[in-house]
Amino acid sequence: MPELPEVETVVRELRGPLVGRRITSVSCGRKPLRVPFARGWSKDLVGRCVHGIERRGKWILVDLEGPMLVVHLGMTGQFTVVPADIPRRPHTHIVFGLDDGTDELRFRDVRRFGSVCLYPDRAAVAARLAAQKLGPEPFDVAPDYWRHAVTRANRCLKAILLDQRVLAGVGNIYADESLFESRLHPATLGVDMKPRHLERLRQAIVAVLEKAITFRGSSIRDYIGGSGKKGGFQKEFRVYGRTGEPCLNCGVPIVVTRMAGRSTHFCPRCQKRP
DNA sequence: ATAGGCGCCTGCTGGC
DNA sequence: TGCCAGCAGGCGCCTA
Repeated sequence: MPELPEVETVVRELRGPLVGRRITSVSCGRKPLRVPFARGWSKDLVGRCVHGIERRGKWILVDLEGPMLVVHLGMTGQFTVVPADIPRRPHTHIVFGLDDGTDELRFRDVRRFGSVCLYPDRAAVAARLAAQKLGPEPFDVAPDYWRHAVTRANRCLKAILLDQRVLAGVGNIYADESLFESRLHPATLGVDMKPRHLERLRQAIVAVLEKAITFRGSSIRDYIGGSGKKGGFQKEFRVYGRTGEPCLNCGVPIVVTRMAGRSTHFCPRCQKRP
């Protein structure tokens, strides 16, 4: 679910209510997340103060003045600060009590594809992200890197955009939306990309992600921001989930196919192969 | 190097 | 009305 714009929204909305506050308690549910809780980890968290919260790709990094909490929302993760007297909904797996006990930081995840891990310091987090070869943020991609990363790949653009080693943060929705925006067919091979196509695609990705952030991300079913409110970009989709509906540019019905293992939506008239 | 399939989970929808 | 296959914003592992 949550891709870069959704994770960015969560981070921005958690910053106000979270930074400067102290963790006073941690309680975990019985069912494990994708990564099981480390034994005794709550002992290392209690008493820590939240110094900052940032995003890297689809990862949330909570700086606890040294140690860092690294959170991934998977498909259905929710990370919110709420008054402690609001009942905990089912599938709430971790609850962090905050200073005087009036508020709680809650991690909820229906499908449990998400993860919450504690790292001893920033260097350990950097090593973890480097180990999985997490690529650059889409907003500051060096032109040489971009050209090389795309044109060296003998695979389709859809697969390239979903690969977190190429760009960090793009997922299924924004891959489809960016490809439509750049008028490129998702099956176009990276090796076939000309300089003008590369630049068009890069700019489209940035534009789509920035617009989605201003709408606070896309809520299809589970996603909510850090404040608990839904996003609004789902109303702005040009192709994603619009199968059979007319292309907003040319009127031809949007089609869906399977590519790189994911549903892939595009306009068969507007998106030609180079 | 890349594609494709599966598994991890739960909930919802559409078709019969 | 009821049941069940299929599908869903992700990712990592395996095989060919």
